[in-house]
Amino acid sequence: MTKFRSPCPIASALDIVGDKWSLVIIRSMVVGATSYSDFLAAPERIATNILAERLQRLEAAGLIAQRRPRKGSIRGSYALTTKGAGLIPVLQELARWGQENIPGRWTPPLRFQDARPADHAIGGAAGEGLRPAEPG
Amino acid sequence: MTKFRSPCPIASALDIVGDKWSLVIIRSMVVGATSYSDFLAAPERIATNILAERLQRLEAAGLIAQRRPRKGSIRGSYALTTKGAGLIPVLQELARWGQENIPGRWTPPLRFQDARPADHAIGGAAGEGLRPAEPG
DNA sequence: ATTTTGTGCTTGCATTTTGCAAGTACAAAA
DNA sequence: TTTTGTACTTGCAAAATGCAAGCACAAAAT
Repeated sequence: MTKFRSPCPIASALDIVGDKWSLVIIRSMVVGATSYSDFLAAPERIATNILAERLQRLEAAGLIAQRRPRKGSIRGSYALTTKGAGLIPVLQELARWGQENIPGRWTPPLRFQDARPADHAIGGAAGEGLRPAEPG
Repeated sequence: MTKFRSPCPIASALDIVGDKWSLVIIRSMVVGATSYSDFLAAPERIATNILAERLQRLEAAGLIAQRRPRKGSIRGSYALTTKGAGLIPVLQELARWGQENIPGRWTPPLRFQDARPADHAIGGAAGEGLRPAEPG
């Protein structure tokens, strides 16, 4: 289990995903990465040992899940859980801040900007497409 | 200067504030901390060498500024710059996620939940009090 | 059927970051 | 003119990260 520095929700959230790589991995998942090699292909060049360890930790923390492959086939693919997808608004705010305050940053793809937690969590509304914000 | 892992705005934002302590320090400032000893008094118990180094880095990165004391008096106090205050929405999303997903977290004070970047940046609308969101 | 390729890791060791305890500088208060 | 408080610095231990290489195992190629 993670040990928390304090009962502060911010400090505690950072105790779970506040290392150098966790949020970068989750970002990759939001834009479509599902396999080990997908994560390695990201431009930040994470080391293989760290990726493997981080995937384990994120799974243990319940932020991602490995979809077990259909009987007797290849390895599973990774997907965000509801808990993990709940971090999408954090990533979107970080992206906004980065774009506004650091010159030369990429503009994230629309599927990132428009991402909603409910559309990314396993068991979520996959395949429903984007709707306008619900009134009320 | 900070070296960036990639031109991704998320990864780059994390290259600036993605260490274990920077966002915790900024959080303390949002809820009122302005001095070295204020930061040390936070429940997370940051080590003094790390605090000193982090304050320097945050100042060098333009996220905080030391207000020079009135002529010939004590040391200056720290305040968020516009750039630093721009991270407030990131902190608020982290706090929301922490509260929703980690049992037993504190509820942040109202002055944190209602904080707006413009009210915290130096040169911002200090002393104006909270207004409802502007229409349009 | 047996090399070859691709994917998903593990291992060993160097480097960097963080943590802990103690000490220092310097102004204000006693 | 000691004492106190604030703001650090220093030295060393521990943990996290980075790098290069190797390994297992399945699928594809020969």
